Amino acid sequence: MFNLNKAKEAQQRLSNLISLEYSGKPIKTIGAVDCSYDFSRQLIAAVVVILEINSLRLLTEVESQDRIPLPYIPGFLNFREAPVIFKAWRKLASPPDVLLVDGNGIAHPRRMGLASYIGLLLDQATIGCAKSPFFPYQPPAIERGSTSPFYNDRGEQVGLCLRTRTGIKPVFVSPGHKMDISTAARIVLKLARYRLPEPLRLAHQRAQQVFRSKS
DNA sequence: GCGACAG
DNA sequence: ATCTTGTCGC
Repeated sequence: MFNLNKAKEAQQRLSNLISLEYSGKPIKTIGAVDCSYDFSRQLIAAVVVILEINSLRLLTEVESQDRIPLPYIPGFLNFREAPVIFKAWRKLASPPDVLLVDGNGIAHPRRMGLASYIGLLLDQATIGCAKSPFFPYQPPAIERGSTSPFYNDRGEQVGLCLRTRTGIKPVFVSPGHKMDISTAARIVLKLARYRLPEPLRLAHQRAQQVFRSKS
């Protein structure tokens, strides 16, 4: 069964393997992943979508389901959502150049948020784009594109608070794996027409549909 | 001991 | 995450 201390040790050990450098390869395809739940049946679903970076045209979509493996424990979302995400990932013919994840990357108590965990185990460039942070932050200026750095409890910068829409609550961008802070923020801003980047909005919408037989 | 705490 | 449509405001 799940052991909190073992889990912490694993996260800390894995965090040393994270790369904060992007290959520099031009990005042609962008992926996004999100999960949804059916608590009445204890099921979790993961959807991965891949879009063409400029046209935002949907190229691929895969989905998988599983029993919910663990209750939600702050700081351990990776052990809850990664398994079903890996299951869906195996259905992909080819991976995207970069994968967006709904959650944090290195902006995590042990620098091992869901985005970093997924990126590391899949050897995939990932970006964490969270709707709320683990750490305190200073709100960026009100205009779209404004940013403010935020730090973990050790004083290390772990991401950028990014205003993707003027006057709207910012998002919290942090590298997952094979990614750097500024490139991550640049990509998220480029893809954001609304608060969240389009690929994540699509993945979220599709994940929701899984447990809703209607339209 | 108490409150915080991605989704 | 999820329960849930319309409504008010930029």
